[in-house]
Amino acid sequence: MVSDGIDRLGFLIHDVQRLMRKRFETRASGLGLSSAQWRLMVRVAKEEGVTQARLAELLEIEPISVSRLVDRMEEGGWIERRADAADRRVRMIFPTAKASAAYAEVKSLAGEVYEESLVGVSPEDRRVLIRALDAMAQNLADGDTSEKVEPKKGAAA
Amino acid sequence: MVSDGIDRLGFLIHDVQRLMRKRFETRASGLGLSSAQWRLMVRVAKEEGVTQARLAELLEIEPISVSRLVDRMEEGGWIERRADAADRRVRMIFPTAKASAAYAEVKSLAGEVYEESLVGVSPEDRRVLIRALDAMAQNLADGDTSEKVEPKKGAAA
DNA sequence: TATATATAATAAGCGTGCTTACTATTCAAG
DNA sequence: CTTGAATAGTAAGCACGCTTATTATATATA
Repeated sequence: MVSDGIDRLGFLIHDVQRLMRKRFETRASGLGLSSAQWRLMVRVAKEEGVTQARLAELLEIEPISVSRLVDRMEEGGWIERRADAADRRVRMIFPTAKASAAYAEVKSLAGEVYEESLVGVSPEDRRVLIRALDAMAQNLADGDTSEKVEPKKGAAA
Repeated sequence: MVSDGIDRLGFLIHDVQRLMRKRFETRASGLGLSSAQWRLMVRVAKEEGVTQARLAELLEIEPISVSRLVDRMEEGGWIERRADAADRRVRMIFPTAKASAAYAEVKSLAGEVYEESLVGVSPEDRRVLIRALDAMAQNLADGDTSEKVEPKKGAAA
């Protein structure tokens, strides 16, 4: 079972993700943009005026995580919060001019990191890789059947 | 170039890593063992008495990160620090009986998560996946040749 | 011996995720 | 209108990574 290396899958994924993030952030450090902030920026660029709650859904992180991420990005001048006239609970998120200006640059920068990581991997293997990762993401998102499906409310525990 | 999906590579890796870690930690939550702690435990099991500095090398994290991880694992009763008679600077790390007892169980638990994530992926594609991830980890670890970019004031801020 | 450098571990404080708990607001029922 | 549930966002505090700086010890060298 050592030959297929499946037993190292978790470690491998972990390492690749960490190294890729690290390299991206080294490159983007001149801009002061982290990879988490970049992920959020991509969503905001595609859907200007999106609410924080919707961002939490899209990014699959908790609303509080969005809240604090948006705090720092607002401080950094990447996005701005605007009130919604119709619903005073919500904050709509818009990219700033600075964000729009940097978008293409950061995107190509991310592309460079992807290419560098894939040196020596054939086009065919790249397709298999993406397909396999897609399947894994799907499997892991779906098979969330272990527990915690029903959000119980008022009741105890 | 949308067809190959390379432009989603970073997001995919990120998602898979996050979902895999989440699922593992849900399963292992009964034991009170996080995935970071599990990674460290594997190393300690293979090399009892390893120093913290060596663990930092092996895990490719900073010594301070090891220090705090070891703090919590010591509190959790997974490992113990012992002084080295020859060099009073070092702390040698040993697994406790509790760790040794749980090792096989957690390992098979991790294996289950890997298998679940790979449902529908053919044996051949799994081999390609592992090979590609290995190559990526290698590329990202090696080509660490880029210098840090100076923070620009003009475009940013 | 005395000093300088290197190494092992830790401290302080930050970023990004989490859980739990809270406020403000909206909406549904009465 | 009043009450109660749901929703949007935030606060507090923890885990685990980081950078930078400090302490203790070991080792090399003048």
